[in-house]
Amino acid sequence: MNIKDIAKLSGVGVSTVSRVLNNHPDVKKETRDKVLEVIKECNYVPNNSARILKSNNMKHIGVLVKGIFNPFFSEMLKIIETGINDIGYTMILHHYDTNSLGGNEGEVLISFIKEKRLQGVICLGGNFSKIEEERFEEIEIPIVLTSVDSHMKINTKLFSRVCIDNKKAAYEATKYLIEKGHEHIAIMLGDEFDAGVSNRRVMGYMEALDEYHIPINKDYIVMGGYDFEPAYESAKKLLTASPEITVLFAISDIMAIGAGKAMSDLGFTVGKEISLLGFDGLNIGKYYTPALTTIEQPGKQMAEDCIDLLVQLIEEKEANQNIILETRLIERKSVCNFKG
Amino acid sequence: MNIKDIAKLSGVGVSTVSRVLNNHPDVKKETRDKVLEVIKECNYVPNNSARILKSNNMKHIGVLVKGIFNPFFSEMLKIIETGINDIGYTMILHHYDTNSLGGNEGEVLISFIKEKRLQGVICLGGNFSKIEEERFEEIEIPIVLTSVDSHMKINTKLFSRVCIDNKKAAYEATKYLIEKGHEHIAIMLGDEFDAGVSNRRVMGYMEALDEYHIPINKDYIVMGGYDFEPAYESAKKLLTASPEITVLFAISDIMAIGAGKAMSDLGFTVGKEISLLGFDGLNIGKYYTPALTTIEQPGKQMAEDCIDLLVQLIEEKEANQNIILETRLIERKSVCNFKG
DNA sequence: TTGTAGGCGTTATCAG
DNA sequence: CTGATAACGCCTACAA
Repeated sequence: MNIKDIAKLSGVGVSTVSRVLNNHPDVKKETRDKVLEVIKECNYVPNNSARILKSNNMKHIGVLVKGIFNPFFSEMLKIIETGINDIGYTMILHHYDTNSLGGNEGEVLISFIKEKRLQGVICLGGNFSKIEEERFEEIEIPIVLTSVDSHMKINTKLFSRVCIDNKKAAYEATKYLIEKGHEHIAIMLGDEFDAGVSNRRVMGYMEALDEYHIPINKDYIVMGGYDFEPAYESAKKLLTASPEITVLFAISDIMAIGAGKAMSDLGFTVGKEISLLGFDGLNIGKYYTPALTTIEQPGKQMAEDCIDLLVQLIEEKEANQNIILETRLIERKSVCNFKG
Repeated sequence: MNIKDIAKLSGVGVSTVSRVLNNHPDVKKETRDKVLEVIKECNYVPNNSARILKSNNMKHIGVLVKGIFNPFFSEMLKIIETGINDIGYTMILHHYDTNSLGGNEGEVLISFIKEKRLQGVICLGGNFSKIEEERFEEIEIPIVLTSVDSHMKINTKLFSRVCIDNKKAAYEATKYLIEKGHEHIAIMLGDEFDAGVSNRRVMGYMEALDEYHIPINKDYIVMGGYDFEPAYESAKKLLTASPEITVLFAISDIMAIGAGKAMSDLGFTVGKEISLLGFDGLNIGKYYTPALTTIEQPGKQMAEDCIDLLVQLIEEKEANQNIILETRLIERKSVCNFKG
């Protein structure tokens, strides 16, 4: 069932059908109605591939997500999707995991753009630092990177970025813990190969420690795999091996919750005998017991800024930008003062 | 940069390039290498739309999700994606929310299939009971519905289904609570218009109450909007208005957690002075404090069954089926006996 | 206001 | 083994 069939059935030419389909004004009402009727009767749906193939301004914005199952991304995605629809574009979501390819996110990005004929892209997460400039240059549409590592050499000729200062956020978080009297401060990162975000945050952690002349203990730096289970296991091992630890700074709320369970299982009351600090500001933290103290990333704002910026870029009203947003410490119940 | 350019640059015909692209064996090694080199040099990526337009067995399986942000679906999705890749297909994810259309999921489904030229579809959630048989009949590819309401008139001529018995699960859950000595049992549903799952579960709840001659109190049936915040508000209102309630059965773990917060805020210790029962068996429940007693849906199994069934269907080795899987009560710490 | 025809980038068929 | 060429379904000049 294609446009030709519809044309035949309605007794008109294909272009008329096409015009009806695309809401062109220059079709007589009768003709339009007749065609519409046939379309409905046949449950005809135009073939998208052919459409895209033909015209190349389909008002599609691509969203490339690394690890869609990260709840922080999910929350941002909701806002991004709404935003894209609001400005009259269609969102095309594509997600990938690192293991599904040779860590070459640049290739994924380029394929995505070419395949889908996108007018712009937002990348959520991922590590594009290894992509050669040359490759970026060949991309002719605007790109906005968000939630990527902020230390990456930024070239606003090539792309825009909306992010937080990961190092600073972790630095301030650690400082906060130190000022609460803690000295044995452990940090839980994502995974070893996550060159981006984890790396920046551990730098901030170390800097704060340094500033207060607290020696850095390698044993206090552990990996939690960005999920409940590995975080739980990792925390259990950590706290058993180093019982002097009084606070754990987990680099994501999910890991914090996993680690919190390990703490209770080990007999500690979180927020009283041991402290726990998260990162992200997920909704769940508010409803967790004890309510999770955490570093909030301005997810909503980041999402909105991405859309706003991208539209400006697509309409060529604006040059590439590097937007850095502020994080915020949300004090709830999971961090207490160290009572020496 | 298209296949023609590559052909010209490599000094071969388009068909040869196409053959290289598709790993056809009948190309001389030298030729292949030369073409490959040019492709790499030009960073050429074939146009997917054209590809799809042309051939119509692209080994694409569509996954149509209602509310991708439901964590239970996220967990299933992980497994589905892996499964689809394992059998050599590509997953195309499409999600929608009810508000984005006139509640007409059938149309979404049909458009999705036609646009993407799918070989099979898995629908996660949604309500397809209103879709006319006629429309289903016009679909020529296998469809597997999962996590949909199980009371829907099933026609295995038209589609397959993998689900749980929602009514029975809720019945048994309620019975469990009654046998724990509870009499004032409240239930929190998703939303009023969710004709499917919520509806079936409340039926099970009422049936159990009936069986034990416990009167049904309309005030005990509330809506929690499937999210923390509304569940929290709703629970707070409920427990303030009806303080005699000793247990709340929330129809999703997320709502249970939201409601749990309301309970603590009201001064109750969950699992001691008041009980809380969830539904889904999300990972988070295990790490929640107190560990959440819940009805586990066999998400992994459901996902795997969907894939297995769909492959059989696509390869025409099997007829449509209606698979009903067992739920399981996971007793943790959030439900206690009623001490009259 | 409507119809005809060419082309978008691929793949498949069929000669060579 | 390789190359021309005809589809695939749609959109859009251009012509009527």
